[in-house]
Amino acid sequence: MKDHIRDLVAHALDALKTQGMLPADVAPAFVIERTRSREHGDYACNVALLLAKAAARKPREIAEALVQVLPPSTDIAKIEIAGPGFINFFLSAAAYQNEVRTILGAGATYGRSNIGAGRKLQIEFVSANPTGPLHVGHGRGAAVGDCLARLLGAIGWDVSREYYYNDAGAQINNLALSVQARARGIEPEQTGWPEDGYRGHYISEVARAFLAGESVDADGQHIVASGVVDDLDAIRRFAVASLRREQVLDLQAFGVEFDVYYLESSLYSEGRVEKTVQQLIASGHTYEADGAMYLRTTEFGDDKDRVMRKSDGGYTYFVPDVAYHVTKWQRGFGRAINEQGADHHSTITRVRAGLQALNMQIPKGWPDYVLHQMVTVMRGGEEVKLSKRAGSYVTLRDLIDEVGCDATRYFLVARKVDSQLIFDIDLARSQSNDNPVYYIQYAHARVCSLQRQLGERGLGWNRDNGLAQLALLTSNFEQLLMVELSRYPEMLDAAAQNLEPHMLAQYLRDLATAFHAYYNGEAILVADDNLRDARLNLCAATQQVLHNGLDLLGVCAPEKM
RNA sequence: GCAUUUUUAGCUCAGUUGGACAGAGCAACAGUUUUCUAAACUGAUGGUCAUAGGUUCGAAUCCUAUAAAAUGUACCA
Repeated sequence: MKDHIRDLVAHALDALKTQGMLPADVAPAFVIERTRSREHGDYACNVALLLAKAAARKPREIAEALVQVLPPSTDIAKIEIAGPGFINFFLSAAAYQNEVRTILGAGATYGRSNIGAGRKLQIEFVSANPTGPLHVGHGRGAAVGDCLARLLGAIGWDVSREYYYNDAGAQINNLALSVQARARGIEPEQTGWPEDGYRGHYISEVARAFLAGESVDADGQHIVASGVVDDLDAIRRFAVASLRREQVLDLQAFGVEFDVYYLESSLYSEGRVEKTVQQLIASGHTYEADGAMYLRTTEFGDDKDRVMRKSDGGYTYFVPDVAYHVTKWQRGFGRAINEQGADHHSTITRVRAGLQALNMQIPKGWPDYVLHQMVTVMRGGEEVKLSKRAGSYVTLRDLIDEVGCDATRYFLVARKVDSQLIFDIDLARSQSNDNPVYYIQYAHARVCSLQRQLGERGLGWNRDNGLAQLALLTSNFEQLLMVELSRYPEMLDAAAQNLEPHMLAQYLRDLATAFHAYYNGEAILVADDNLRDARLNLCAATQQVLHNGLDLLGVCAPEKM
C-alpha cells in the first residue's frame, strides 16, 4: 500500500514538472508513513513540505496542486491537506477488508518475506562458559538472540544459531580446582580453597556426583566420573560436561536450541590460532616489545595496541576470538551477528581490528553486534548482586520455575536491548496475571473460544461466504482492528532489519488491545449469517496474526486459558 | 580521565530513516457481567521528553556542552 501511494505521488510530481510548476530537476526524498492519529487518515506524505523551498511556494499550495493531478485509485477514499502541508490519505474500507482475505489466504506465511533471499546468516548468542548455571543476563541474551533468529528467518535469511564456549583455559581450570576442593571436603575461606574459586552450591553437587562415580551426557559425549580426587583432568572433564548438561536443560526449558556448539579448544587443536598469528605477523601489523607481541589495533580505530602473545608465551583471549571469527567468515556467513551482554562491548573494536589486519577482504563493519544492557534483579525490594564466585545469583531456571517460560521470555524481549532491565522477581511473580503476555495469549484464546461456541449454539460458519461479505465489516472497532492487522508485515520487516525484537512484543500488545476492544464492543456470534461469517473471518485473521507473531516470540498461543 | 549505553507521567516502558496537539501498561479515581471467558472493556487524572545552546519549514528524535546512572577501560576470559 505504501508503495502504491508512493507511485501515485511520483506520478503527480512528474505532472507538475511538466506543467512547469516545479523545477524539472528536483527529486525530493519524501516519505509515505503511517499516521499516528486516525484523524489524519491512514497514510501521510510530507512531499509538499520538502518542496516549499525549491518551488518558492507555500507547502499547502504545492499540496493542493499535487492533489489535483493525483491519479485516482480504488484503494483511496479521501485525500486531505492538513497542518503545515501534509497530504493525508484515507484508505477505502475495501482496501482494509481485503487485508483479511490476504491474511487468511497466506495463513502461517502472512508477514513473511524474502528480503534475505536465502543468504547465509549466523547468529551467535548466549555463549556462556560452562562454569556455572545460566543466570538472568544469559536469559536476556537467549530470549533476544532466539527471537532475532526467528525474525531473520521470517524475512528470508538462512539462519544458523551458534553457541561458542571455552572448555579449557584458566577459568575452566579454576572450575576444576573448585570442584576438587569440594570433593576433598574443603569449603570456601578454609585453607586449601583455591584463590577466586567458584563458591556456588552447584560446585558441591558436581563434586558429590564425581565422587559417586556418576555419568553425564553432554555435547554428544558420555562421561563417567572416575571418582579419583587427585585426577584433576578427569574432574575438569566431568565438571564441564555436568555444567554443559545443565545449561542445555535450562535452554531447552526456555525453548531455545542451537545448530552448532563451537569449542574454543578446537581452535588450538586445529591449529587455527597459530595460523591466525602467522597471518597477522605476515600482514605486517605486529611488533614486539617488552618480550610480548602486539597488534597495531590503533591502525583500525582502537585506542591502544593490544597484546597478542604474552611474555610467558601464551596468547591473550582476543587471538582465539579473531581466529574464531575467521572461521565464521570462511564458513560462508556473509552476515554474522553477535548477541552479547554490554559488558563485552570493548571486544568489538578489537575483533574487527584483528579481522581487518588479516587483509582478508572482510567488510569493516563485520560482524554485526547486538549488545543487551545489564539485567538487575530485584528481590524483596533489594538488588540481588550477581556473582558467580560468591555464588549468589538468580538462575534462569529459577525464573522459568517461578514466573513461567512464556512470561519470562516476553519480559526479557519486550524492551529495547539498549536499555537496562530491572527484573523484579516479586513483581513478576505476584503480578504474573497482569503480565502483557497473558493479555496477548488471552486474545488468541478468546477467538478459539468463539469458534468452540459455534458448535454449542448450533451456529454455522461459512468461510467462503465470510470472504464474500467482508464489506459488512464497517464498525469503528472493525476498522481499527483491520488497520492494526495490516501493520504486521511492515512491523515484522522493521523489527528484523533493525535487529529490534521488542517491536514485535509491542505490536502484539497493540493488536490484542484492538481485538479486546472489538470483542467487548460488538457481538461476534450474531444471528445474521452473513454478518457472523464476516466477523468470524476477521476473528480468524486476528487469530492467525497473533499466532504468527507469538511463534516468532517463542511464546505459545493457547486455545484455552 | 577515556569508551559504550541510558535519562520521556508516581512506577515500568513505547515513541525507527526529524513530522501535525507526546503514547501505553501498572498504581490511584469513576464506571461496565441475566447476553460470545471480567486474565476483558469504557471514562477521567497525570509529563518543562535530565539541563542549556545549535541545526530547519518542523526536534523527544540530529549536533555541541553540562549533569546523573550502568558497564567497560589487564601481558584475565
